[in-house]
Amino acid sequence: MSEPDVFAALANPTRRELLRLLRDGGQQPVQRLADHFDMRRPSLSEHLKVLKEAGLVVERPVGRQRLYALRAEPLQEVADWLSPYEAYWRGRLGALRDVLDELDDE
Amino acid sequence: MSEPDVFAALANPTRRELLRLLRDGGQQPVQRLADHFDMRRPSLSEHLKVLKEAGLVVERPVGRQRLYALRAEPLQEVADWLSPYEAYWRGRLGALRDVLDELDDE
DNA sequence: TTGACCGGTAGGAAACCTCCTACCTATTGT
DNA sequence: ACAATAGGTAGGAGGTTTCCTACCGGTCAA
Repeated sequence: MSEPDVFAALANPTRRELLRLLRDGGQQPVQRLADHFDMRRPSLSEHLKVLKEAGLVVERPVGRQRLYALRAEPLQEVADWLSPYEAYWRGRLGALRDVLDELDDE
Repeated sequence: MSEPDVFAALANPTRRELLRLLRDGGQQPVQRLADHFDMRRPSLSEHLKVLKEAGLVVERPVGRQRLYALRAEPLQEVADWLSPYEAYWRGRLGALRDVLDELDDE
């Protein structure tokens, strides 16, 4: 039994590529997604299951195929997590922090 | 030998918490970081190693301790990856896409 | 109804992750 | 010099991931 962990879902390059395909190509069946990978279809199904459990895709049956579609909302959690760091990598704060630390040393 | 995979480094909650501690508390030695976790120190050392290999922390020896500091730059990669999705979770584009897909079906 | 097709589940191998206990080196204070 | 402290490495147990090959049920077309 797995949890719905967005960060864990994004840790795998194949899953990130699946999300990109759904973003760029809109909803599509498994077979069309599978065309882009050098990987058997059942493995793709498992990756799609992980994405589904993380809430990053939704799936609806259409005839004998299943259309998968991107559901980007959970990515907000990642963006929220990231935002307090943004000031650091955009210079400024990191450098300020270093100065403060140096002062502490004395 | 591991690769420097930022996404994989962020997949673990302990490592995300380490980054937060370094962000909020500035550079600090391992022991001070370890105080926040119910986990043996060697395990923490391994998490710090993963973060270091991902470029997310830097380490410098000071006396018999080692000060770890946040290095946020690699997080830019995550932000860059995320940004094409932002329009989707902020409504609009997802809905537009759905309409286009419906039209395709006909 | 029978066959072809879509895609999921079962079960298993191999690699990898995450934790542990020991143990080691380096530095510091007495 | 010796003990105590900081923190890394080694090796291993147990769980999880990621892939595979079978196999199964549901849908469509002849």
